[in-house]
Amino acid sequence: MAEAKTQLFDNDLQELAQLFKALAHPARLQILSFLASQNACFSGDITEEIPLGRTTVNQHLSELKKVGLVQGIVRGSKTNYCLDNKAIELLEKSGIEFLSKLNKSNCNDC
Amino acid sequence: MAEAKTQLFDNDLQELAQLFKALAHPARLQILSFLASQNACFSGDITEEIPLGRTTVNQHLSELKKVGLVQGIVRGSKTNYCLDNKAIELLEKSGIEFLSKLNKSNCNDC
DNA sequence: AAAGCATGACGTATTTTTACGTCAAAATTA
DNA sequence: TAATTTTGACGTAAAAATACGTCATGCTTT
Repeated sequence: MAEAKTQLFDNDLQELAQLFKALAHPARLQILSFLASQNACFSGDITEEIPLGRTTVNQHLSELKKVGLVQGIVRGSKTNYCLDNKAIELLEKSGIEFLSKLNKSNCNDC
Repeated sequence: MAEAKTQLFDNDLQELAQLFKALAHPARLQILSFLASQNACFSGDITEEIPLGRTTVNQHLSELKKVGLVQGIVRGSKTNYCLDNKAIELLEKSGIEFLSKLNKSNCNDC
């Protein structure tokens, strides 16, 4: 019964646009940058780095997670976030200056 | 007298986010793709390629122009659009599969 | 000059995104 | 066990993006 809503665009285009959308906010870029420079990556630490409220930062984290750029696992009462494979690959391959300058790091906890 | 509205984010981050935002819509990616494959690039031709109304496509073109990915010059009653340097550079350097697969072309009219 | 195209500007309804407050749950600490 | 922390879920107001219709302008054709 679900509407078969006609696809206007190619799937690849749509997916790529989705990825770019995730990168299209300075807070999210800053989060990626921070995660790339850190091994430990508590949710709380990230919050302190970003000039926005905690819940907003959390929301941005969710979006990064949704497109597979970031990964988060629960450790007791805290949550550890780190770059997911997709992000690391992107950082490595991308010719985009900002991204490639980031150090890719492996979270030693994820 | 203008409010000195405090900057929340670094300028570079903001600018890069702006660029990604321009890439964050399938229609705009398709426009870039089309322009990259064409030498001639009438506004009208583009409109026919994209499954959206004319004015909407025009709006997307404006956004691409705003961030310097696309360039348009008036030729009589028509307007020629083509990739701007920024886009060509991006296509060349980017490790992002979709982008680097596009052929960069020079509009022979711009 | 008149009629017909191609474009861009402008206004606008709808949908998304953004930012944040409040709540509830799970885990730590006291 | 009670108080505190840390976090995610949910709701929501405000701002931005999206898609289009309409109008005006400036070329082309006729």
